[in-house]
Amino acid sequence: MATDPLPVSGDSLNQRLAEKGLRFTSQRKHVYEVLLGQRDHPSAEEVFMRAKQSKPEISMATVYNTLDALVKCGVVRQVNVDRGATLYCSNMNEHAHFCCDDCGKVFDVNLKNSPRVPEVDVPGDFEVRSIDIALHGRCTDMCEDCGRRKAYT
Amino acid sequence: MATDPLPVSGDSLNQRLAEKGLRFTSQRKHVYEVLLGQRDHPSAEEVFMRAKQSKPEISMATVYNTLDALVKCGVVRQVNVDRGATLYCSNMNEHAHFCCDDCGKVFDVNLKNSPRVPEVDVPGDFEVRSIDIALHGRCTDMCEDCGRRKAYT
DNA sequence: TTCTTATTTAGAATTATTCCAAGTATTGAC
DNA sequence: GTCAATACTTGGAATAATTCTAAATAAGAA
Repeated sequence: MATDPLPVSGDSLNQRLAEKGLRFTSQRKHVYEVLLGQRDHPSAEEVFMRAKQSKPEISMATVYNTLDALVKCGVVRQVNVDRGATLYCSNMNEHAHFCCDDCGKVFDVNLKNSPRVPEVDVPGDFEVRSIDIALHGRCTDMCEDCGRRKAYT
Repeated sequence: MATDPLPVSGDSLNQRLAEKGLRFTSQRKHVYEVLLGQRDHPSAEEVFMRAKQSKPEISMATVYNTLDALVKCGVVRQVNVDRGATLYCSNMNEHAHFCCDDCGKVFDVNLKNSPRVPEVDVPGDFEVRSIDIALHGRCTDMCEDCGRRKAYT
């Protein structure tokens, strides 16, 4: 029962929300569009700033509430890579996250054999709903900030 | 070049720290012992409270500094599962973390085929140093707090 | 349209983490 | 062992991240 990997929009988002007993509001629609508009890994604060550009009345509390709603109805994922703010990812295809410990940037990376529940030795009394895989290390060529190459001693 | 999965102690911790140019202090030794003494997944705050019991002078700033040092020298792992505080894990054997979305508790679970770098489609310009796998869902029998069984609609 | 109830809002409150400056302890050299 | 250099510790202030609150508003069902 995999989540639809394609970006959900309009009516579709409405349905997804409804399935979870959540209402379809202009704020939720807007925040979701903001996330789809730039498919990186923004923090709630960053989402807030982007959302305000075209909807200045939106509040931070609503952004948090909305992100929770979008996560709950499965169109957005939460990404926790370090002690900093939680990030959000609108790519619902199965993938892992690579986090550069130098620059902090997060990239989506594909899995060759995507680890699923059966590959994990889960006791019978755990019910697994999702798996998050985070790789840590450093990026070099792709990330302009990482030319510096911190010493990894 | 896997990290020694056995708890490191005494001289051994000293060496590990020295390898990274970090000093061996009574606080670091103490915090590490505290972590080994109860092998669950405490937050920095929790570590602080436990550490204070036998070393009341220790400060929160030192706990954070020490946890960073222990992570840096590879005897402790950081665990980021949600928006809450970062947790710490002194089990350096390869394993994943199961996080119960009901009660928030974190359990170690073994991996059948531990996903390693080659199993991930990492572009050549990423250098992977570690992989964190977090499972989300709910625990039932094992977790006394979860008898309630929140509705997962 | 009306009712019920979820959602939004601004701002206060909390929680989590980092920063700071001064004192202290560890390490390496002698 | 002593000394110097410097990393570490400390308490508290400062900042960042997230949650809470109470009143106003809007969505969805009837």
